Amino acid sequence: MTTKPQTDQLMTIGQVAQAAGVTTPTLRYYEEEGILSPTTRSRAGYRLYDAQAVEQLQFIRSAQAVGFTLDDIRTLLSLDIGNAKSCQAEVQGLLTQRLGEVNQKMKDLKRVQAALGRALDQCRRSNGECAVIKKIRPAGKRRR
Amino acid sequence: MTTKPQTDQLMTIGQVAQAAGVTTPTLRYYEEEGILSPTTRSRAGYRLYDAQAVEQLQFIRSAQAVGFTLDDIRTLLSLDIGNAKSCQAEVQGLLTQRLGEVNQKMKDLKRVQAALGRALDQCRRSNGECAVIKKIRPAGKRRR
DNA sequence: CTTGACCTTCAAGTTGCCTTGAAGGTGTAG
DNA sequence: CTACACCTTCAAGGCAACTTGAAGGTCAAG
Repeated sequence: MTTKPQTDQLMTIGQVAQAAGVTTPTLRYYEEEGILSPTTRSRAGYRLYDAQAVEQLQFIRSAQAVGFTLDDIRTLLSLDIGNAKSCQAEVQGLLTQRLGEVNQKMKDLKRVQAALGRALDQCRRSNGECAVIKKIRPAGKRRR
Repeated sequence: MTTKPQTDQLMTIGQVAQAAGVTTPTLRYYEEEGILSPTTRSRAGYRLYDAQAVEQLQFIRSAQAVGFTLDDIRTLLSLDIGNAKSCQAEVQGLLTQRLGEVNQKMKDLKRVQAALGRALDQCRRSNGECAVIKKIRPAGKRRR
């Protein structure tokens, strides 16, 4: 119960924010929303986070970047972090459903990627003056 | 239900909305925002869209689903419209940059996918008892 | 013991992306 | 003709995810 060796060094909110590339108000907001709470508080009331917090933040930002809401993410974290044994059919079902959503997003992303790729390709092909850049739009059909 | 299935090539706002799975106010909002405008108007002022509008809407929704803002999307869509100097380095650069973002999102998405996959795997492995039953609420609100 | 960069809480403001409501015009069926 | 489901504009409302501001406490350095 005394001070542990270096295993978990705690960081202040500013250090975590810096390390994860977010702002301190955002971290406080996440705590308020039950997304990510500090491991503990200093005697003076400063929030103290362990190193894991940075990784979790990276996960959160990744999930946000691909369109999940904080509400979604709160759920995901409760599944992923609790992991070991929070498993019932209900949880499995939810995980499976979320994976389905991820797969749909994968398709959406590939669609956008393909459209951009086509546009860039055409852009390069017509070096010099460009008469027409085709519409950036789903799978190769039609023109305008 | 006076909806006519296919009035020539042109569709009313309600028909397009139905076909693309969005609401009519959303379509009006997109027009206001310069994202997607009707091809023309009827004598009475009704918005009339061609069939392509549905495809464009699908692209827009895909891009939104993976975290692009309407502002991003407006830019993506505007890369086409016969800007003679469109194909110059400026546009190529932008396309390349956007493709980079897409690639980053791909990584983000895979990260989320991996986390969910691990959780599900663990879930299946430990089938049976559940020490801690987490409260899970049904899928939150989508849309972003 | 003061300075300055941290941290605290609470409240209000902002931005993006729609949604909802009011008031009214349009077009076809009965 | 009347219904009625469409369409129109304009204005306000709403929610998510922050951001900004005020007022003040903490702490290592000089």
